[in-house]
Amino acid sequence: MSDRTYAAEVTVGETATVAGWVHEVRDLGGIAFLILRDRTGQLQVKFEKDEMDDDLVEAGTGASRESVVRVTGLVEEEPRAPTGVEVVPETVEVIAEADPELPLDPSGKVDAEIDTRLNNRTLDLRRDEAKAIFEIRAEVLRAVREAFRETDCTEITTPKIVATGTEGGTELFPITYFGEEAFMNQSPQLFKQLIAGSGLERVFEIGPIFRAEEHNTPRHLNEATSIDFEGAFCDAHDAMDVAEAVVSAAYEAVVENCTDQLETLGLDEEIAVPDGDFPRLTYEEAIERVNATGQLDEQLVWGDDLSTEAERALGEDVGEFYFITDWPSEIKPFYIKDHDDEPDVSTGFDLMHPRMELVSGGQREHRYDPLIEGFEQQGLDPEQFAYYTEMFRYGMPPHAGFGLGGERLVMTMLGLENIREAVLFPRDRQRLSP
RNA sequence: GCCCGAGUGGUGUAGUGGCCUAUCAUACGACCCUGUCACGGUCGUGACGCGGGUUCAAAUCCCGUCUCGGGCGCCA
Repeated sequence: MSDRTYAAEVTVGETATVAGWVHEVRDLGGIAFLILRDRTGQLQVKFEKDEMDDDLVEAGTGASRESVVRVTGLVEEEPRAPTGVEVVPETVEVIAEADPELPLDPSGKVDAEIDTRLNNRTLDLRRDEAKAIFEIRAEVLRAVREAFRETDCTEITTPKIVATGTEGGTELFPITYFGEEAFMNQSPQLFKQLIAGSGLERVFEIGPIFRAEEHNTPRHLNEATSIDFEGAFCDAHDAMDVAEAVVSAAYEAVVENCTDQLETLGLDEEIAVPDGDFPRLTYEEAIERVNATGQLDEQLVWGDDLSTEAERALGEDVGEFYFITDWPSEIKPFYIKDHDDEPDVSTGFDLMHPRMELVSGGQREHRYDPLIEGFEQQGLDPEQFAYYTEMFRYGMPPHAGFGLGGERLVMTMLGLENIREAVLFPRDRQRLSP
């Protein structure tokens, strides 16, 4: 198939072979048009019935929508054609016929619900809008990788089959590992810390995380893509600098390199690159600001977690990306370091998009004794985490990092209503296939 | 985990007890049409998630079940 030319790249005056899907056949009687679609766009093939072999006409106009066809013919300039050119076919070959009744309409004339779309993802992704999301997602991941490398990070991958969890709260998916109990990893947290303390010092990972929470919302997945950073000799503010740089880089790259996709999604005017300098509110300032909006029935007091309602009120009030820093120690996990002079206040931070939480991070507890105490306070047995805690006995530097939700980044960037739109084959409470 | 809502042709919908042998769009089938670009026109095929109940009468009300969507909690 090396002789194939993309629809958008045919040259007037030359004979070309194009291959793709039958987007539509418009039969006007004496003349018919087949609109062929491939990854680059659409191309019109013309059938003038009086001047062509009946078999050729039948092959072209008789093909059902979404059938795969290969067409060879002369490319002619034609102002009346949608793209200004059209193909006069010499041969038309139906490579793979499609059933006439499609489970969803790839031309986009009739909407389909998210469930129908996900059940028929291949067809769904023949639509430009759906395709654009994943082209943008790929660009986001590329830009994020580049941004991390620019801050001297090494890309790593850590195990997804693990013996213990990371944190108390989140549920784990249990699996059997050669007769032993094991789990799907909910976060690379402990592993990336171990590597921050290794000779690599500054690392990042983009990989799957698994969470067995039975939540049912448009912003949660049971398998998500986590973008993680961990750096030795970093404090919380250094980690926030990296988070800012990475998120900004993703926006810049998409605006720069995905103009067609943004236009397809109707976002070319709407998307704005953040200025890379996000406000950093302390937790205390944040709850005061929420209370000042007057949108909550009950005033928040120090120690409360931010409810979804509070997050929204604050997001609306701030109106841009912002950090919440210095969270109460007791609502942050054990591996987050407290301030030396204020043990009730942690170095934990969240990066918020006005719509939702995007990042969670902090400086880590690198001292052995307080770390062990932290495990015990959270009701965890340090013995079970010996593979982790032991390494803190051999020169663990101060370090900090964060985890960024990859799908949430794409979702908020593109204003998607449902996080499932940002995953090819999402795993949620009810969906295990495809 | 707690709570709410919805399931009608292939797809998306209208329909809150009789007017439903169920609306509309699109798709599908047939025919007509030589410049469509959401092509147009005529005709046609095709559906009330499943099981039980209430009622003279159920797509519509009730119970159960399955499936899906969403809110909260928790989080990325």
